[in-house]
Order: sequence, then C-alpha cells, then structure tokens
Amino acid sequence: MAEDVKSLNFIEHIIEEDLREGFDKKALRFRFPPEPNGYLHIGHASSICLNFGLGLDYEAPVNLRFDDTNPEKEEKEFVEAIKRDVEWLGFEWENECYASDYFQQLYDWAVALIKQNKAYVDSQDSAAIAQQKGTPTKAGTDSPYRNRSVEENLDLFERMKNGEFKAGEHVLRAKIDMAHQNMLMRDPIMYRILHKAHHRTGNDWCIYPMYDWTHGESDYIEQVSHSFCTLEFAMHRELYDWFLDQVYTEGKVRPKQREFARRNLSHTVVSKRKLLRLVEEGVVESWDDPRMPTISGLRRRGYTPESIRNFADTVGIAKRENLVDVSLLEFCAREHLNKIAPRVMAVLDPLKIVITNYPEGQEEWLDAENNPEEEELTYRKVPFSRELYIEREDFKEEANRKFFRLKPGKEVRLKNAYIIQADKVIKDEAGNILEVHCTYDPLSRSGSGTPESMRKVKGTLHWVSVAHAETATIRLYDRLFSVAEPEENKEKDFMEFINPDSLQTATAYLEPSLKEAQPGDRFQFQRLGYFCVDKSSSENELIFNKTVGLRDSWAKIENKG
RNA sequence: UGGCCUAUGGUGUAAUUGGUAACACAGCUGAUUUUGGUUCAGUCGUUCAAGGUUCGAGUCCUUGUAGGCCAACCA
Repeated sequence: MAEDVKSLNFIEHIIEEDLREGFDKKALRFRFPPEPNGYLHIGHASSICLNFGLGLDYEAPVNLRFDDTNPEKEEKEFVEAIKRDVEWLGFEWENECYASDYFQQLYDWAVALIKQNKAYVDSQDSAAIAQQKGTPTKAGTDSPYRNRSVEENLDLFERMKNGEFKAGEHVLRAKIDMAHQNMLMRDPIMYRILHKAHHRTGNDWCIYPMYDWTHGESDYIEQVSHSFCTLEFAMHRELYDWFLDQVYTEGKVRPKQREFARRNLSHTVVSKRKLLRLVEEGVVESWDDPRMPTISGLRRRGYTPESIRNFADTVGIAKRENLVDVSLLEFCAREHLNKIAPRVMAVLDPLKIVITNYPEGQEEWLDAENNPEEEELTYRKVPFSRELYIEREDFKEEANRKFFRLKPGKEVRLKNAYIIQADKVIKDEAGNILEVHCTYDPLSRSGSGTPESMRKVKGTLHWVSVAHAETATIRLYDRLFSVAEPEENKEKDFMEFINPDSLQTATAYLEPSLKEAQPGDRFQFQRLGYFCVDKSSSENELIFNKTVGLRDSWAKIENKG
C-alpha cells in the first residue's frame, strides 16, 4: 500500500529529524506563549494552530503560557480574552501556565548566577547603559560596575528585591561579553526594578525579569521540547541558549527555539500598537469590531473556528516574508459557511413589485429549502402575497441580453415561488421607479411538478412578502484599508489608508422565519452573502453583520461592460 | 562598515532530502444549476542572477543581487 507521503513544513521537518536522532516522542511538548497585553489576532491564530496542531499530530501536550513579566502593560482582562479565543478556536491546553509562577525559581537562579560571577548589578541609568552598548559594527564598553564583588552584587540584588531602591536605580545584568558580535549578548539586562502591582503576584515583587531571561527558562521549567517564535527573535536564540546553559541539568529536556515568519494579511494591520490606535481613535468601535483582524472581531463578523483553522493550514508556515491575500481568508469562510449556513431570503435594497393578477388579501405559505448542501433536505415555510420586495438592482427597464433578471416583458422565477413577468413601471415625477407591476403564472409554483413550473427560466430572484417582512439593521463591511499593505509606505502613516466606506448600514426586509434568530446565528442570505446575528441584536432590533459576500461572477461580467 | 535570516507562478506553500516542479487561492473557458452561489471539467503561469560540482541541481558549493531583522530597564 502506497502511503501518502504527507508534505511537511520546515518545523515538522525539524521535529522529524529530532525524532530520527533519538528524541523520545513522548517527551515532545509545545507551548503557546502570548503576552496578556492585548487581544489575539489572525497572526496569533497561525501560531496557535501551529503549536496546538503539532500537539494533536504528535499527541503531545501543549501549554498555554502567559508571558506576564511586565506588570505595566498586562491585565487580567486580556488573559480571559485570550483563553476564550483559544478555546473558541477549538484547542485544549494541557496546563495554564504563567511566567509569573516562576518568579521565585528565576530569582534563585539569578542569585546562583551572581555567585558564579556571571551576573552583576549595574547602577547606571538606561541612557548610560545604551551608550556603552556600542553599535552593530562597534564593540561596546564595560560598565564601571561590571567588576563588583560577588558579595556586593548579592547584597544589592537582595535589596533590589526588598524594595530598597527606586525604579531605574539598579538593574541586574548577565556578564557575557560587551564586544560580542550579537548585541543581545552584550551583558543583557535580566532584572529591572518596577514598583508596580502585578495581576497575579500583586506586590510580592518589585523586580521583574526580562523576556530573554524568562522565556527560555520557562520553557525549561515546563520541559517544552520545541519553542517556536517569530523571526525577529532569531538573534535572541544565542542568548536563549546561553541562559539555558546556565541552568541545564543533564538528562532533562533541553528546549529548542526555532523561528518562523509571521503571517501578514493584506488590507489590514496586525500589530497590537496599531490595532490599539484603531480602537482609541475611534476608527473602529472596539477590539471585537467585525472589521478588526482580531480573533474576537472575526468571531463577531461570523467567521467559524473551522474556517480560521483551515485558513492557517492552507497558508502554511515558512521563513520568508509574505503577504497573504484576504481573499484566501474569505474563501475559507465561504467554503465552510456554504456547508453549514441555512439559506434564507432577505432584501437589502427594496423595490416593491405588485403581482396584479394575484388576489388581494390572499397569502400562501410556500416550501423553501433550508440548505441544498445538506444530505437530507429540510424545508421551512415562507409567505407569498400580492406585494413583494425584490432587490432594486434585480430590475432594469433597459437591459442587454446578459442581464437575466427582471426586465419588461421578460420572465424570471421567484425563488421557491412563481414565475413572473414585468408589465409596467410606476415612476414618480422625477423619474424614480416606485414600483413595478407584474403578473404571475399561477401554474408555475415551485415544486408543484406542473409543466409550467418546470419551464427553463434563466433568472431566479430572491424576494420577501411586504406584509410579512421583518426588518433588521444590516451592517455591511468592507476592507478596513483600501491598499494591500497599509504599513508599506514608510513616509505615510498607515491611518491615511483607511477605507472610509468600511462600514455601511442598511435596513433590510427579511422573511419572517428570521424573527427567532439569536446572536451568533449564521445564515446565507440567498444571492447576497453570509450574515451573522450580532451580539447586540435584541428582540426589538435585529442586527446582522455581513461576514462575506457570495462569489459574484455577475459583478465581473458587469464590470467588463 | 558588521552579524543573522530569506529568495519557487499574481499570492501562500510543497517537492519522498540530488531524480519528471506540484497543491490551494486568484484569473480565464466551458458544463450543470429554481442562488450569476455550489459542484464539475479545462486553461494560464514558477525555481533571483552568474559560475561550479554531478549522468542529473529548486535542492550542494562559490560569488553577486534583492529584501527582512539586529543597538527598549518591551515581548
């Protein structure tokens, strides 16, 4: 049996090679390490899918670890949001970990480093330290405090911990090499003094460890075998390894850091700082505004976890610069929504039509298919009557042969109902079309099996009975930025590229079955797109968010003229 | 001026590790269709450059070019 050779990404290749070289498969362990200082976005989703996906593939545990070493920016609110997002994506973590849980261990190790004369307390300000750092091409110079005695260092460090100094008075630095080619190795800071309450440790500490000192050691404590991060940390790897060397004991798993390129999505930005600006400057309503590339925004927009996971898988992972087109994300949304979203009829831009030969006051409840993709077809009832709304753009007084919708003297089918023909256009004095009078073929009812109903008619329109229509507010979203790479132009602020029409609101008329729709429910408004009931929707006001439109080949034909 | 990383269709990734460059999206044709949706069929187009090793190079070597990253008491 020819086994399908599954193509692997470079990270899987690394793991496979480690396994081949004798690494115990049972010792495989991964982690997803967000800093709880903002909301997760689509870029994080890639990382989540990567790490948790590896966990699933290799049956290895994956920890969710909050990298909470900076009490100035981190908050519990973000911890909760992050947990909710990871869960929503459908992943389960083995342990919920916090770097702050390791503060004591980290401190003990730091003391040990001081005793080995591998760390020292520097009492200069940050400007002086930066000054001595040198440049990529010029070696740095030693701090005047570099050769303090072990005793003095121990004493100072303990007093730092005890809160005897103000922020900025001292730092603890690793003693490595001020002339090192890698600037990160030029005596990196391990601890700084911060008199700030931490969201978990409260006021227990007033010294906080830096990222480099914390991250690798946390991986080690958790016995993470493979620690994946983005490319900008590549230079940190040397330091990661150096710190690990200081604490590593033979026989334990030695974590391995490897770097991948972050995923960039076209027509949006995904840096926390920039997303924050969008929120703070009111460009969007909140972090979970459906235009935001945050996971919570995508959720509110109507994306499914499956579609996001599938997107991440399809995009893959590598080490080169990239810009993934949003159209791929949209494809993934449609692909899944097409399978699961019930079809309904809604008219966003109504044009009234009157079926003149349909008896006044009469109504019929017709069968409408819920989803043609389902294995077993189910139906609901939709009301038909003399006066209907159709989409304004579905009628043209004068149209060419390619326009197979409603036009004078030509037949179209009303979805799930009858075949009609336009007879007369009623206009106001300004020439605006007020309504269109039509006649229907009583024998052409859909599903009736009559020869009339089987007639081949080119166009099929969606419609809603005026008398039975529910109204709803519809939010139509477009790309937040009008250019593919808003951050590309270094001279211009990315905010200049904001698409002013990223949100439009409309009042729609819906078939009555939608009255019961609940927040989070997703539908396909036939011929229009996928829509999701917003969380702010209520009994009094139904609110729908447009997730994504259907593929629109008519728009292409139309644009070609 | 230094170091590290990367380079495969328009886009994102693969290529059983040196053996016929493929998959998805996008584009374009056509078929089917009571959604101009879905589905199906077809089509377009790719190894940064120049040398070298080899029977054979996207893969290895050399040089070059282009892009990204590196000097926060951020992560």
